[in-house]
Amino acid sequence: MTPPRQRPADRPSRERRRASHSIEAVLGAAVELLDESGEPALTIRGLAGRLGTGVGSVYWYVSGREDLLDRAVDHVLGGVLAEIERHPGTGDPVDELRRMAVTLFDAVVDRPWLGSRFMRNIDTEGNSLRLYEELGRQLLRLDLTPLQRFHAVTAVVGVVVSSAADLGQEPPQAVVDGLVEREEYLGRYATNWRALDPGEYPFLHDIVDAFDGHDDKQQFLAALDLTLNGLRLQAGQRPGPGARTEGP
Amino acid sequence: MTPPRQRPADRPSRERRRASHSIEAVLGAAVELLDESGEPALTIRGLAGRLGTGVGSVYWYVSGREDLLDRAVDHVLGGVLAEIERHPGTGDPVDELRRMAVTLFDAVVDRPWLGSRFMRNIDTEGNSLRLYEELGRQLLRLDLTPLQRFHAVTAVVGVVVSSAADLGQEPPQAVVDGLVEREEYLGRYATNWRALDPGEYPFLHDIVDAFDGHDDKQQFLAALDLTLNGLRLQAGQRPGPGARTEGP
DNA sequence: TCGATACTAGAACCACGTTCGATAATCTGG
DNA sequence: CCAGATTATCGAACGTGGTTCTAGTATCGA
Repeated sequence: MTPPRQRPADRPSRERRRASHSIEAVLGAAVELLDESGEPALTIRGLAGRLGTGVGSVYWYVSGREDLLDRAVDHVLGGVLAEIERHPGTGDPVDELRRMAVTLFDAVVDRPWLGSRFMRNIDTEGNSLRLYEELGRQLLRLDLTPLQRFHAVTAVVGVVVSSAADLGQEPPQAVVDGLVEREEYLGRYATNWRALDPGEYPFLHDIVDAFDGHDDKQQFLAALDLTLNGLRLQAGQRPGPGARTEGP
Repeated sequence: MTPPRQRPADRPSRERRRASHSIEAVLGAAVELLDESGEPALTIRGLAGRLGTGVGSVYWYVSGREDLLDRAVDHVLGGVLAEIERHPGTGDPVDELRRMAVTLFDAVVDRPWLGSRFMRNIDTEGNSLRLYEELGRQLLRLDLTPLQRFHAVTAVVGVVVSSAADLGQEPPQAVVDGLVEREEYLGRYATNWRALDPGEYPFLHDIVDAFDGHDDKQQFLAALDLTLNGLRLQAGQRPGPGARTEGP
């Protein structure tokens, strides 16, 4: 069978003869662009421009924009993985899992463009898959069924992903341009909510003050701990932080 | 101050004189396109074509593609909200919350293009905000601080969002075209995983069988129940399904 | 009847992803 | 050292899509 289309982008892996460019250079520049101005700012032309080359050259190294994005994600995930693997990981499994999830979250805060892509390619070998394995490995030390373990990792990754999806949504252009303070932008939520009829929106009025000074990380940790406490409960452990301590 | 740009799309709300088109017609057609072929299939030109009109007319009703997408989401969310509000909601608060989350999830299964957009616009009045309120209202009946309530709703919404992000990622074109079975496509994960070195990937080998026959809904419910059990624990309630039953 | 408003329509502009063929640099075998 | 093959570079050109603009048509109030 003929392959669907030629992909010269598969292996420029051998020693390059004339390495004026390289896959590393391409990925590096791509990450720079992403870091500077977010996902939509990564265009093939812009990337070629930064590399001082033509668009055709970029296509020699990657098969398209989607591929480029995937590789850029994998590229930075390498660093996260190293960070996670630095520690021994001998403590309580759930605590370890928590630490890893937090590390992952911090990486997404630094690079919101990781968005919800960063755990998408777990079908083939790559840093996403290794990360997934690393997270799950902690669960092997818990008394759970494989299905429960699978669900647990999914759940924990899900907490990070949903936070990432939050962080990843580009703020309005006015905020990026600095015309409007981020504080003011977020404060608008609270202002709008307070203007609503309390009879119709009792919950929003209940939480509006808590929301007004909200902190993304705290929010993430709260969600994570709910899940982890559910997990501890499932594994027959004592609950961790955030659970009610006083007895019945 | 002059407004940033004129937006005639703000209020075609008064009685239209010649309603050959209407905002309802536009949104209806948009939802049709989205349902048929997913988000990328919704183009302004395509939409205009379906409506038998020009692109300019579309821009009369919406201010751009982003706005169109937001309105389409809000449009279908109206149905979900009605579904959720149909029931009385007098039972256990966490059970009610669970029921709502499941309803929301089911809607996303039906329309994967809701993706992770469907809870994005909670700054202004709209069905997203009402949904958010509806979910949170259940928590008013629990003994929690407002901050805890805020975090809890975020967490529950997060579970739905991350599942939605999973469902929303378009399968490869070959699957859409029916050239490759969805079963086979998913089975590839398991096949690849089994080919990995068990020493390096012990976790993947542990769960691969569980993963192979995995069901999206089951997966969602598992994550949801972990979170909800964490919440019950926080509120001083007895745990629900999925928690270990035998006492110490 | 006349102007104003609401709405239709599509040409035109621009940015982008992608393809393609021409070309050059480098390697390999002889 | 010389061909031919391989590896890599480059930008013109194509198609698609979002958005803007301008010209036009219908409907209403006065």
